Amino acid sequence: MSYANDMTDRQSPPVTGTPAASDGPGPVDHEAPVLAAELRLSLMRAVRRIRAEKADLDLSDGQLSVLAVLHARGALTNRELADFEHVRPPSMTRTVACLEERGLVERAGHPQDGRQVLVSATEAGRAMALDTRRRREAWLARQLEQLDPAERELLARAGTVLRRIADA
Amino acid sequence: MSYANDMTDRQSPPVTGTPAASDGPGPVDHEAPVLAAELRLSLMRAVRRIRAEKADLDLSDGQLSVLAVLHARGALTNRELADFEHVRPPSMTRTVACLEERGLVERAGHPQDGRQVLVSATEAGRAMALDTRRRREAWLARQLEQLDPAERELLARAGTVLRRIADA
DNA sequence: TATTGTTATACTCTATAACTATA
DNA sequence: TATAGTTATAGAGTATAACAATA
Repeated sequence: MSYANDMTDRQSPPVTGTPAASDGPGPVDHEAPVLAAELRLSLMRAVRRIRAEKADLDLSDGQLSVLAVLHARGALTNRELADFEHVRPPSMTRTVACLEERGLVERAGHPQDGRQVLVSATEAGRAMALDTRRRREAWLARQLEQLDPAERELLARAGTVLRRIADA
Repeated sequence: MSYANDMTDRQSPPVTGTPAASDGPGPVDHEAPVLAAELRLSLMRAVRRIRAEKADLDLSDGQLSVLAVLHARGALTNRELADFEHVRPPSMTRTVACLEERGLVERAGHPQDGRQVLVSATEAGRAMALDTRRRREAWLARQLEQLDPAERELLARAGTVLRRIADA
């Protein structure tokens, strides 16, 4: 698995660069390049930790991801799923076949286009997708509960900024 | 590849829950469970986007991760590398052998313990690890430059909180 | 005897190429 | 003819089991 290059490095704490508006409770650098280096590592580590929380059902990452996509967006064709997961159609065919065997997804012909196949999550599939998501949210919520309210507010606002960046 | 279950879901914007200290520029919820749900998705999406930036050298995620670890922490034994990457020793043997063939790492006997093998990155290996890291930092820095200073400061502080959470 | 590393072997996931069916 | 899906086959990556060398 190797959960993708974490690029673990720079175990040293944040370094104060240009002393801009340094009024907060710690030395933080707001210059883009230095902040980028620190932030990238913080984000990757946090996500790595969140990802470690998963249901102990033996579903591969790809299978779990497909279930989550179907759970969120409803029925999709094999091609749409493949594009969404950045995987080739034959690979998705196999993944979907595996999920179907386990009763986690269903295949149905497309009403208009006879070539296409609509894949949708079954109730069991949706439950499984929800289970892992809830475990991760629960872990994160436990961590957030240990912060003070100002820190939670800080993270809430940071989240909206991060989403804007990621969706750019 | 499938870059691990993104658990893409809930495309709706943040929902205001308990109206705590809602003085900021947007509706944000500071209650732990709701914040956890929103933040998890924001973090995963941001990291997914950052990960998309990588050197186009054909190195697998696992190989790249090993190079990054060696670059950050110096020489490590096969066992240490395997534990660090959450992979079994035979798998790491194979990964290291592949990197060695390409001149990116070197193997040397352990000075004290004749059983162990010390793996270290070569200059080429370090350069390759740096390259991907710099691409990701550069992409993130470009995004950060488009924010206003207050938002950068926000992210800088959020980063320190996230690191504290992840390392807990 | 326990531990480190390796080799042998098998399984999973993904890819490309070729084939079928439909538009 | 172009496209959606599948099948056949091969290539990475990882796992377990068995073996060699050292502590």
